[in-house]
Amino acid sequence: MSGYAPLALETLKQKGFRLTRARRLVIETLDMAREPLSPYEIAERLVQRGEKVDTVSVYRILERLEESHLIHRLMGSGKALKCAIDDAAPAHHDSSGCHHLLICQGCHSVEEVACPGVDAVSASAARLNRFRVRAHQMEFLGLCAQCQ
Amino acid sequence: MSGYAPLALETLKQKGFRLTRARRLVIETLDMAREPLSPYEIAERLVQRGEKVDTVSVYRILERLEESHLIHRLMGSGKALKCAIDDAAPAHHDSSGCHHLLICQGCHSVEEVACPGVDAVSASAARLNRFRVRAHQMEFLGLCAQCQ
DNA sequence: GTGTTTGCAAAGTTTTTGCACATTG
DNA sequence: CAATGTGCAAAAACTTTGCAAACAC
Repeated sequence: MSGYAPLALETLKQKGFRLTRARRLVIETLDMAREPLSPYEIAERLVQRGEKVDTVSVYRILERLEESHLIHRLMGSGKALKCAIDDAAPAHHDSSGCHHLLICQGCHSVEEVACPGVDAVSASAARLNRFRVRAHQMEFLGLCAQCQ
Repeated sequence: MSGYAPLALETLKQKGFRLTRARRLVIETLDMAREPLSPYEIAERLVQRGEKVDTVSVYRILERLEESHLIHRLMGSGKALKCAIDDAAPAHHDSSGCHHLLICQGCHSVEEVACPGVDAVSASAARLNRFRVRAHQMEFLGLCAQCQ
């Protein structure tokens, strides 16, 4: 029970999007999940709960959520994960679309991470290559505390 | 004309893989491309050159090339990109599967990057979360020098 | 010749598109 | 009621599998 769902709905409303049954259900599903879910998996979980949202709609809803920065999508799989928007430090959520995730290869859990120093890396890479960085995505694969 | 193709073929041979027409053609295609290519795209380009390699074979060949560290595959799309194995500093190619790419949202070109400082970031993230990092993947999205 | 590699056929999975209908504000 | 969003049908795109034939060594 985080404050994720209400906050997410509020954000959508503020952006001028409508609050629909389908969106509520997808957001709830993401909120309850501890691991990232594909559109298919989300639709499937809803069926198991007795609800039904078309897979196509889930795709479209995830697009909205992503553009509203309410979810992350894993680079490798495209699976969706709720942003930890109610977590302590808002520092990791700059406007540059900065994603830093610790992905456990044991239990497939995913944690968001504060990444001190990334900006320096980004800046130096940019300087060396005259590259204007708009966003960066970073994923660490390994084993979490429990799985080691 | 880099020395990529001959080097790649040599590497395959050393690993005990056979040097076939299909492998030569896929390697050549990757060598000539300036942007990453999907298996489909590789097969298509070959058709346009009057050659033909089945898409299924391209998939299998890319697997070999990847396990031989001769290509990178983009996390987001799975597209393949030749490793810049003949580039100046071999420093960016450590054994931890470290990929640092500058992906231009203008021309879709991709450049490999030396990322001084990433190890520190990785280490600090790991320390904070008691996470054992096995590999990290990092992609910078933005605009290259020409596209700015 | 022998074991690897390829091509083909086919099926499975994931994603996209178009449009009529339903719903939200 | 007007605009947005959903469901359905269908197609398109992508990926995998199994096996017989072809090829490299």
